Amino acid sequence: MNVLPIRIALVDDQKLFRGGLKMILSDRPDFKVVFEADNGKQFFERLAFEPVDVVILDVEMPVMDGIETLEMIRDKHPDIRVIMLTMHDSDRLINHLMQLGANGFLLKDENPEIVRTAVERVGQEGIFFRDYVSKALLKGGRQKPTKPEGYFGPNISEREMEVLALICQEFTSKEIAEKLFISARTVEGHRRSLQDKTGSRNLVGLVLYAVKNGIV
Amino acid sequence: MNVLPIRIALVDDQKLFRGGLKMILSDRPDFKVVFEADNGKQFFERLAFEPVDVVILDVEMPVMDGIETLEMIRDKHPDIRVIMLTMHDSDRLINHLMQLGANGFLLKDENPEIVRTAVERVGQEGIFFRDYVSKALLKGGRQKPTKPEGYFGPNISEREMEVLALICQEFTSKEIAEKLFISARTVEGHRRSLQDKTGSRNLVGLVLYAVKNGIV
DNA sequence: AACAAAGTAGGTAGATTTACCTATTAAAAG
DNA sequence: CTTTTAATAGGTAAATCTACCTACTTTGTT
Repeated sequence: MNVLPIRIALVDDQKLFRGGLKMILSDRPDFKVVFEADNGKQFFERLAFEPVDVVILDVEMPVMDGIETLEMIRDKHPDIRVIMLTMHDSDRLINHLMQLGANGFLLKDENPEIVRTAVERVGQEGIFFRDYVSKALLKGGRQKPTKPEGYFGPNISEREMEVLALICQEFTSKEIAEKLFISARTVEGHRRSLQDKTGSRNLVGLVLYAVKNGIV
Repeated sequence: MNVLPIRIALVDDQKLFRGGLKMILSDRPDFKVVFEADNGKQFFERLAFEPVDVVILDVEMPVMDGIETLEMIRDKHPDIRVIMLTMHDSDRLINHLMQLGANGFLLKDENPEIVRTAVERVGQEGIFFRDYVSKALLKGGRQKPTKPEGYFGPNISEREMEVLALICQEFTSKEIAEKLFISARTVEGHRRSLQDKTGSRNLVGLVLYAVKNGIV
C-alpha cells in the first residue's frame, strides 16, 4: 500500500542548521521537504506555489519571527501543522506557543530520532509532546509570583505581581513585555498602577516596596 | 555718643515676607534698611548705588538664588556681612552655606527678637550662630552614610555611599545634585561607577545591592 | 617627581521611564 | 443586566537614565 509522503517546509534563518535538519529528515522515504525559507515572509511567498502538511518553524528569526508566523498560519491556513523550534526551554514560551496553536515543540539540541518522531506524529496525529512540554503546560506556563503570607498592603493583581517580580530582576519594560508576550505599553500600565498603589515616585520606590514586603 | 546705623539690604522674592522683616527691623533705631531686592541680580544692581553692611539673603529665589548670590558677594564684596534665610533646616545646607562664607543663618520661622539679635551680632561681631547651626557644623554638615560593618564588596568611596543612599530614597540625579551642591553630571558619574562596581544594569540593581549589603 | 585615585563636570546620543491621555475586551461583582 | 476591575494597548511629550567620551583639580602614595 502506497502512502503519500508528508510534505514539509523548513523555516529557519540559520542555513547550516536548516541543512542538518533536511539531512535528518531525508532518511525517511515518507518525508519530503518541499521547500525552505529564511523567515516567515519568505515562507508565505513559497507556500503560494507549494502546499505543505507540516512546517518546522524557528522561533527566533529576523524580518518575521516564528511567533508572528505561527499566528498568521493559524489565521490563514488552520490545516497546516506547525512544529516550533527554539533554543530556549522556557515554560512561558512553551505555554504561549501552545496557546497560539502550535502542534509541536522541539529544542534545537534534540537528537535526530526525536525530530523524525515529532514530524511523524504531528503529520499523523496532529500533535507531538515531549515530557517537558506537558510539564510546562501543567504548570500553567509559568511559576506565577504570589503575594507572600501575611501581606496587608494595597491589593496587587497577579499580573502586577509578575511584572513587579521581573522589574526586581533588573529587566526593562521592553524586556518584560517580551517575556510575558504583551506590549511594552501594557507593562508600563501595570507599572504605573503599581506605583500608584504603593505610592512610589519611580522604579526605586517600587523595588524598595517589594523588598520590604518580602516579594523579592 | 552717636553710632552709625547698620545699613541693611533685604533680598527675598516673597514681598510680603520682606515687608514683615522690614517691620521687625524698623523697631530698632540703629538699623536702617537701605534697599530691598527680589533676587540676587536686582541686589547687585542696587548695591552699586547704595552700600550696605549686612544683607539678609533668602536661599530660595528665582533668577539668581541665594547660594549663587552669596558666592558672588564673597568674591566681589568680601566685607559685606551676609545672613542666610531659609525654610529648611538641613545640616547639609547649613554646612554648605557656612563653607561659602555666610556670616549667619536663620530659619524663616524664627521669632522677631532672634532676627534683630542676628543682625546686631553680625553687624558688630561679624557672625551669628544659633545652636542648631553649631550642631550642624560639628556633625560636619551631614551624617555621612558609611559602609556597614563586615562589608566585603567592592570598595565604594564615601561620596559614592552618599549618592547611593540618596538614590535609595527615591531621589533623581538632579535632586541629589541639589542636595550635595554638585552638578547632576557628577552625580551621574558616581552612579556610573557604582553600577560598574556592583555590576548592575540599572538603578534597580543598585538598590537591590544596597539592600543586600545593609546600606539601606 | 611621577602616579593613582577620587571628585568634579562637560558633550553627545540614544534608551528608558514618567506623566498625562484615550479606548477596548473579558471577567467578576453588584 | 449594569457596573467595576483587570488586562490589554495606543498617542504624545517631557524627564530621566545610560553609555560612551574627555578633562581638570586635589589628595595621597610610591
